[in-house]
Amino acid sequence: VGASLRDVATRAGVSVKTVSNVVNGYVHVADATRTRVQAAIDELDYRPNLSARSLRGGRSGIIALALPDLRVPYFAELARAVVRYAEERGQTVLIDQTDGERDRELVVLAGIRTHLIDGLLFSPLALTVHDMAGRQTRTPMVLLGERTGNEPADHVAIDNVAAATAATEHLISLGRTRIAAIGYPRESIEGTGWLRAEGYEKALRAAGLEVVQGLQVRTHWFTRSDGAEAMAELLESGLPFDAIFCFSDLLAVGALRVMLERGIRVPEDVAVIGLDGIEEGRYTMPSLSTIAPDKEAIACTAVDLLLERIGGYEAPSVERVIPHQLVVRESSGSA
Amino acid sequence: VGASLRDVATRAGVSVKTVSNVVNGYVHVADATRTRVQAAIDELDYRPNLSARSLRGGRSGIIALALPDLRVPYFAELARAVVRYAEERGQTVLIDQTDGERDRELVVLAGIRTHLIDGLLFSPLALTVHDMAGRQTRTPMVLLGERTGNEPADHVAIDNVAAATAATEHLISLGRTRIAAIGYPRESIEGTGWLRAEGYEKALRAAGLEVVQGLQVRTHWFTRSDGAEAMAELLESGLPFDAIFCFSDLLAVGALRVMLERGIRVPEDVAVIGLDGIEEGRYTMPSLSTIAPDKEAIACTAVDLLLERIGGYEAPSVERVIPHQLVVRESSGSA
DNA sequence: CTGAAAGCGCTTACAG
DNA sequence: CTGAAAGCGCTTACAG
Repeated sequence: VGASLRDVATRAGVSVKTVSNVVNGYVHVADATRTRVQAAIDELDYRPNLSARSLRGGRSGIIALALPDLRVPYFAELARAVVRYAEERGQTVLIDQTDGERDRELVVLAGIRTHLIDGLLFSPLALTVHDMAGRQTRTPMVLLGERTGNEPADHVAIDNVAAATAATEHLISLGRTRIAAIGYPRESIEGTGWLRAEGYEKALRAAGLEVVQGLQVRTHWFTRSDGAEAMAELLESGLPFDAIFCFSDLLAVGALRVMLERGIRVPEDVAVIGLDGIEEGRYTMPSLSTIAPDKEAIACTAVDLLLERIGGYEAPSVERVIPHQLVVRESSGSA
Repeated sequence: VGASLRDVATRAGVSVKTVSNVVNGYVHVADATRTRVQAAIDELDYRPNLSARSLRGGRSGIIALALPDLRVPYFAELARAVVRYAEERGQTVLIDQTDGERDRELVVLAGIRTHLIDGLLFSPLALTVHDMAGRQTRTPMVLLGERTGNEPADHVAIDNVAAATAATEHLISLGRTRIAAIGYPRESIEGTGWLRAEGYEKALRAAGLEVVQGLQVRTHWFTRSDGAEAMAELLESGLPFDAIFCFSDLLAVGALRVMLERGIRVPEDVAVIGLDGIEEGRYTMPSLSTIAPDKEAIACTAVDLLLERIGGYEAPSVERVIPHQLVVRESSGSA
């Protein structure tokens, strides 16, 4: 068992309040007292009991990060950044995985472990705007990576439509005219998939290119195997195409693999671009062009915003748009 | 602010103790009482305050998972499994990243957030056996992925020597005789790198093959770029080789990329195998053979063991060896 | 600049 | 089977 504030107080010959003042770095403590107390703290190897502090003060210093799956590199990289920056701000991050299942996302939304977490960073996949609006809990929440434009909650994300437009425009700038898209949602729910589809179609129209329905391939998730399946499907359709915009880098990894297996040359025959900017894309063969969201900025902005809310910042829902960047690699390089 | 036990008690017309009994599922509560209390709980949307429970009972239901970096797929996949299984066992996981830096690992070892976490799952990289032995805290701890054979702590890991031997034997079984190894530690600290080196050399000797120092390439970490650099270095050495055992899959990803760039055929010219069994290896070109630890088993075994310790299980340090499996893919397939 | 006291919400012996 | 009371370790007004 560790030492308590009282133990330290006794040893230093001061009151509990004074020890608390020292521990919490208050200014109005005489230097001599501070030194004495600090010595007692060191000798007893005192560590504050966070549960007690949380019970009393209502703050735990813990925030939850709820995301679909850590195995998805984009989320792992994002989680990395969140955990890192939160630590810098003195917060600890607890992870929840929902697998993108609506039921589990609803549980997160309803607020598990309230009283223990100060706030929630949430990257939902299946939740609708209607679900969000029904939220009861008052635990501060910031949404990540969603931006359908009308969530009744704070959110931090890239402009998905603009990002998808940029990806498509890049392929167009290469002179490609039959540009396929992999990652259309299978079900008609809201979400980033539709926003990316919107950006894709917008860019095609702006360039006077036809939007061909057969070149829009649906997938269930954004995984490598989804990408591989979608690619096989696209090839089976027999429709000609000279470029592909994959709604995620992982989809692109799967698609690349299938093309290489079948002797399709990338980028000569087909130029490819993804979206996510994951590290893995630097090492595929060929390396993968992508639209890279500034994940560090997403993480920092979200944590900062959440801490403001936890601190009592009152204002209508806030939206912070994070920049993204076109990264041209071999899969769409000049060939 | 939410309802407290007392609020529920008042509403249900019973004592706080009775509500507590219902909440915690004790048996000796009259059915009528239980029903009444449950109704009050539902009406008030009561949720237990975990901080209070933790302060009083000494248990928080939170365990920490400390690992180097979530961006490394192996750790992300492991974290995924830990978070998932911990949830199944009613525990929440909080993540610490050390970047494999000894100073930060020492902080983890010394016990941050004691009083808040019930136990620690720790995958250290730079810590020595000596560091471990000096640990003061009594928070239960289970080590992951380390197994130098003499930690003064519980650990759960594959048999690294055997895994490396299996990888090397596989290459030997292909008829390869000049087998390089990428991933020798740069500094002479303990750790899995040396265990894998040991397994590699053991297999060579057992097969009567020469252990060639020039074919042992050192790296700083186990990343893709480390693998690429090591590969370039190996090629520059001019030494002939017909196979490579990479101490991690990520190293192999980097090495593969460099070989393909230079027109070296895998597996025809050089057979390659990694170690880690990450998902990414299914999609490289060619797909990557590997030794795959059973990550689910590591996660479950570790969480179970930790919970036993938290529950008061007293015994000398325990070691649980988890199975690994040879997965043959294109990079070492029959060509 | 420092102290004495109340109370955050829960669980746990102790009674009955 | 249920109740009244103490106390986990901390912070926060309130005094002085």
